[in-house]
Order: sequence, then structure tokens, then C-alpha cells
Amino acid sequence: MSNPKIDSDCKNCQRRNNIFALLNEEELKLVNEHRYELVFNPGEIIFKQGSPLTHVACITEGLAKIYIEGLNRRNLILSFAKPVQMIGGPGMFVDYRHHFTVAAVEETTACLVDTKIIEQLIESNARFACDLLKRTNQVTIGNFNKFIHLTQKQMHGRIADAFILLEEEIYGRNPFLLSLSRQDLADLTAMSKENVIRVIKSFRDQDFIKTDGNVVEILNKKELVRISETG
Amino acid sequence: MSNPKIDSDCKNCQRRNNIFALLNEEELKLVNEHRYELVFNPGEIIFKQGSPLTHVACITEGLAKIYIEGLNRRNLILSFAKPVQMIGGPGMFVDYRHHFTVAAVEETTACLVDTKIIEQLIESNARFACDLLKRTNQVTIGNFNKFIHLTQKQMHGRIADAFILLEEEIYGRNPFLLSLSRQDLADLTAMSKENVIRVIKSFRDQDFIKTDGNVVEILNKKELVRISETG
DNA sequence: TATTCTTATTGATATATATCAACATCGTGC
DNA sequence: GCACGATGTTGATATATATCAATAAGAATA
Repeated sequence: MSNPKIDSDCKNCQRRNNIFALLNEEELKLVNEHRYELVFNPGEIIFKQGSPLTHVACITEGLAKIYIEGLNRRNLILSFAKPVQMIGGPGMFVDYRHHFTVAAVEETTACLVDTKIIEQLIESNARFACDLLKRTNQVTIGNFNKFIHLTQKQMHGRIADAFILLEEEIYGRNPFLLSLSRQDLADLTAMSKENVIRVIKSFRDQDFIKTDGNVVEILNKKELVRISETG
Repeated sequence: MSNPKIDSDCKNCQRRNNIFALLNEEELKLVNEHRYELVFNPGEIIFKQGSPLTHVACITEGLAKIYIEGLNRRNLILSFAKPVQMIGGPGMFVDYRHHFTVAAVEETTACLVDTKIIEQLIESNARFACDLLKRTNQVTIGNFNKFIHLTQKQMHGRIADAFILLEEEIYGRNPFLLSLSRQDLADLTAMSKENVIRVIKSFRDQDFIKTDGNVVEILNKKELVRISETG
């Protein structure tokens, strides 16, 4: 956690989340006056589960993982955040605590906005409120899919899902440089890291993927999709 | 699906959800004009996953299960709804479809309110919007717990959780008359119904619970809690 | 460069869980 | 009361998955 960047203005920000387009100049100014920017090194924690929810984060650079700290020191990665995603939190209006931990995977810049300002905007700007509800609902739908993936697919299907997610959503290219550890993949798929390694190996042996150090290339997307669908 | 009850007025409704207390007389009248009441027999579907989201349901009588229809005809029960719970749905503001199925477990009366009216209220009444966000967040927090339970506990812990849920949240008494089938319990805990039966048997053999037909009594709550906590 | 620490990998094994098949029980309509 | 379908139960077995232990490979540090 270090090096606050030179502040630019929300008004002209090239990295701002779409939701802020719903604000007028005055509202945007309010946001601008109650935010600050931070740079996090890989592994550093942005929000810690259980701590007070005082800010929401907007990722402007890098990659962060959002995970629940569960039983016996086991984590469950819910999702990843990259620019220009906003990370709120279900503690808002409830207990004002974080219900997940957010940690930087790569060097990550986050813009932190005071929760009180967000609440104020929800109350005064109906379009903002509706958009937030929409986003919350989208996350919920995503969670439903995750529920089914984690409880009704077996290991190969879950790892196939993970690779498809990495290519399509997280890195947006193929091949990609994997910045997640095997343990991260285990936390994402709810399996042991040893089995993650074994399934990856079997995918490599069958030429579904190719790996060279941390560079991963998907060679047979169709087959990965098939495995993902057949469990 | 049958027997619409004689309509009473929302204003004087003894079974209305707290959220409607945030409405003024005019708004409540609007709701009253765009709602209808239905009685569902056990097993009947109230909302079907994939169908258009035209109404939200307020349960005024009975018990309903909310579940995702997943892979290979397997269902995952997310939660139960009893009076006076409101069932919205994450499709609102997104794709206007139901992302889960809701079915009556016991004879259930539901009051169905037009989604458009709910949206209108969200836009015009900030307190209503905030309360809805709060509820959505509470559900999300519940889903997080469910994630951990289902992915990080094994069968005994999950069944212990289920019995605690049944006693504390669903029936609110001990002993209780179990209106769920073994398959329902399997869908709730993400396990096979055979294993549900085996774990229940082991709990019975250890005198943690007692069963007589569909009447279940929890004899050793402390032990159930312990099993739930140790996985 | 040597050293230490973390991460990745592999194989052997134990365990948890699902599946399959057979049978019992219960309620319901005839 | 009987036949039937749905639900519940049990045991045997197969399979998926975790755990444990050992080693290897990298990355960070002195």
C-alpha cells in the first residue's frame, strides 16, 4: 500500500466506472472531494473481510481477487475485479462491514470513495439507485451460476470453466500470462491445489492447453467448453 | 393454482411485508390496484425459472422453496419463503426473467404485485429503494454463507446446518412437522438423497434427533451446532 | 553464489460421496 | 381392499476428491 497518484478530476477521468455518468456536475464534484487513490502491490489487501465498510473501491489499474475467508483457513474466490470495475459490498445498509476480502493479484490502483457519499447519491438520484440495484442483481445472477458450477460439476468441468473465465473475462486474450497461483485456482474452483495441478496436467497431455512458464495458451476451446458443459 | 381469496386492502393487511410501511397512502393504493392473490397447492410452481419476471410475490400463508434448476435435472434450493416474505428476483433491471423457480411446499397463498409498480416505487421513493437494496444485500450475505457451507463442509455438517435451519428459521419450533421430502433436503444440501438418509440415520442412532413419521425433534442441539461448525 | 522460503509437482493412499440395485413403506384412486 | 406410483431405506460398489509425504523448481535474500 503506497504511492498515491497525482489526483486527476472525476469529471475528466478516463478510468471511471459508467455509473458515474449518471451524476450531474455537482454530484460528481462531491464524489471527487471524498475519494482518494492508492496503489497496492501484489498480495496486498484492499478490503479485509470483517473490517468496517467505509469506502467502495473503483479499480483503475491492475487485477484484484475478491474472496470469502471460509472455514479452516480455506478461501473461496468469488470473482476478480479489473479496470474499471466498482467493488461495493453487501454490508451497505446492513452491518457496514466487509463480507469478503479484496486483495491485489497484480499491482493494482484503486480509487476509494466514501460510502456515505454513495449512500447520499442513492437517496438523491433515482437513476443512480436503479443502476446500483441492476449491478447488484447482475452479481447475484453470477453467483447463482457459480453455485451451480461449484456444486454440480466435477473437477474437470470446474477447471475448464476457470480457463474459459481467464481467457474471456480476466485477461481478454489468448495466450495470456497467468498471474494467479495454483492455490488461487484452487480457491476459485473449490478444490485442492494438488488436484488443480493434476487436472491442468491432464488438459496439457490432451493438448487442450499449452503452458510455458506462466504463459497459458488455450489450444482447444471447443473441447474445454464441452467439458465445462458436461460437468 | 386456484381459489383467489377475497381481497382485503393493502392498507389494512395484517400479512403485509414491512417494506410497504415505507409507502404513503397513495403509493399503497397503487400497489393495491396492481396485485392479486393466489393459492397454490403443494408442489405447484409460483415462478418458473426462465419465465418473464412480471410480478414479485409476497407469501402470506404457507411455505415455498426457492431453487435453481441446475445441471442434469438437479436442483439447488437457495432458501425458503414463508409469511410475510417478499420474493423479488435478480432479473429486475437486468433481463426481466426469473433466475430461480419458486414452488409451494405446503399450501401457500401469495400476493402478486406487478413489477412495474415496484420499479415505479423504487424511482419515486428513496426510502423504498434503500430498503430494497438492504434486503438484496442481506440475501447476498446469506448466499455467501451458503457458498461456504456447500463448498467447505462435508455431509454431516451440511445436514446439521439444515436441521438447525429447519428448527430456527423455517418451522420456528421443536419438534416440528417436516414438510420437505428427502429429495428436498438433498437439493438443499447439495448431496444425494441416499446420503441424506444415511446421515439422518446416523444422527438418529446417536440420539441427536428423534423422528416419528414426519415429526422431527432435535434432542441434542449443542452437538448439531458442533458438527455444523467442525464441518 | 549459497541459502532460504515459497510455490509447484508427483505418487501413494485414505476418505468422502455418488451410483446402482433391490426392496419397503405409504398414500391414493379405483 | 388392492394395485399402483411415489417416496423412503438399505447395502454393495464405484468413483471423485482430499490428504500426506516427498521432491523439484523458482524467487527472494544475504
